[in-house]
Amino acid sequence: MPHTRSTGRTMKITSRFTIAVHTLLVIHSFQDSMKVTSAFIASSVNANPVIIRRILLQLKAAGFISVASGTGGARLTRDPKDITLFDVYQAVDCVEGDLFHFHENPNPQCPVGRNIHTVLDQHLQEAQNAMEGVLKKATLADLTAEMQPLL
Amino acid sequence: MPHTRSTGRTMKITSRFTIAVHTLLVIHSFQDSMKVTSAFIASSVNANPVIIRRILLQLKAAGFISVASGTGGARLTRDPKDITLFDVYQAVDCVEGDLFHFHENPNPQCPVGRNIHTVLDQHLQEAQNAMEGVLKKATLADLTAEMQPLL
DNA sequence: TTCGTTGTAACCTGGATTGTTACAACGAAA
DNA sequence: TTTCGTTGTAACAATCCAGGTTACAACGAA
Repeated sequence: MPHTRSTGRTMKITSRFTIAVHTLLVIHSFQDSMKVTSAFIASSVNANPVIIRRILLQLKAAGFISVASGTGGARLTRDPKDITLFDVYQAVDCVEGDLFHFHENPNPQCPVGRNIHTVLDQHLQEAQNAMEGVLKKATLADLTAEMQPLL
Repeated sequence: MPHTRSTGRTMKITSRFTIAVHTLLVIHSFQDSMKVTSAFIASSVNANPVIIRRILLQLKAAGFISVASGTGGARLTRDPKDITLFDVYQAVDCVEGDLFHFHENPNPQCPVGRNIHTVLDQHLQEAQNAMEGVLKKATLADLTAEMQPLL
C-alpha cells in the first residue's frame, strides 16, 4: 500500500480571520460598558495582545473600528449590519486574489499545457466565488443575533 | 498610515491540486498513443518528475489510475465522467477537514469566547460546502470537452 | 543482463504563521 | 509636569509546510 508524505496537517485559511471576527464581536458586546483594550480581547480570544493589536490595525485600516492610542480602547465605527464576514476576510488579507495556487509556466508546446489554465480557471474562480458569496451574506449583526439565545 | 507586516504573498490551496488535474488530463489525452511517464507529464506541467510521481501515487491510491512500475506509464482506470474536480481535490489532500483555521481555546469565561465557535462554524462550513459543491459539478470529461475547441 | 522507469528516502530552501520581548509615542489623569 | 496604562511597531525566534532536488533500490520487459 503506497502512502504519501503527508504528515497530517494541511493548509488552512489563517486564524487571523476567525480571531478578527471574534475581536469585532467582543468590541460590539462590551464597548458600551467598558474600555475594550487589546489585553481584554486577548484574554477572550486566548492569544497574545500583540497578535490582537496587529489585527486591530487591519480592522482600523479597513474602517470598521477606531482605536484610542494612548488612552486605549476600541470602538466600532460602522453599523454591524454593514460589516459582512467577507469584509473581515478581506480586511485581514486571508487570500490575496486567488484561493487556488496554479502551477506556473505549463509547457506551451503541449496542447494540455497550453490550455489547462483557460479551462481550469473558470471552475476555480466559480468555486472561490461561491465560497466568498456565502461570507458576503452574513453580517456582524447576524452573528450577534445568533449568539443572543445562547447567553 | 498604519500598515501590516503582510509581505504580499498569502496562503493558497496547494498547487498539487492543479498539477493533479493537469496530470489526469495529460494521461487521458495521450494514454492511447504513447507511454505516459512521469518525465513526460513533468515536461508538460513544467515540474520535477518526482513531484509528479508523488502525485501519481496519490491518484493511484484514490483509484483513478494505474501506474506500471518498472515498465512505466500511467493509465486511467475510471471513466473521466466519474472523476470530479472534488474527487481530485480530495485525493491530493488539499484540505484536511476544515478549510478555515479556527483559533483554539477561546476563553469559556467570556460569553463571546464561549459561543463564538458555535455561531461562526455554521457560516464557515456553509462557505466551504459552497466551494466544494462547485468542484463536485465538474468532471474530467467536462474539462476535456471544454478543451477541444481550443486545440 | 541491460535499461528505462517507478517508488521512496533524505535533504534543502523559502515563505508564512504564530508567538515573543522590548520599547518609543501617545493621551489622560493626578 | 509627572505618572501610568495603552497603543504602534520593530525585531526576533519557533514551527510548519510546500516545493524542489539528488540518489538509489526495486521492478518489469526486452
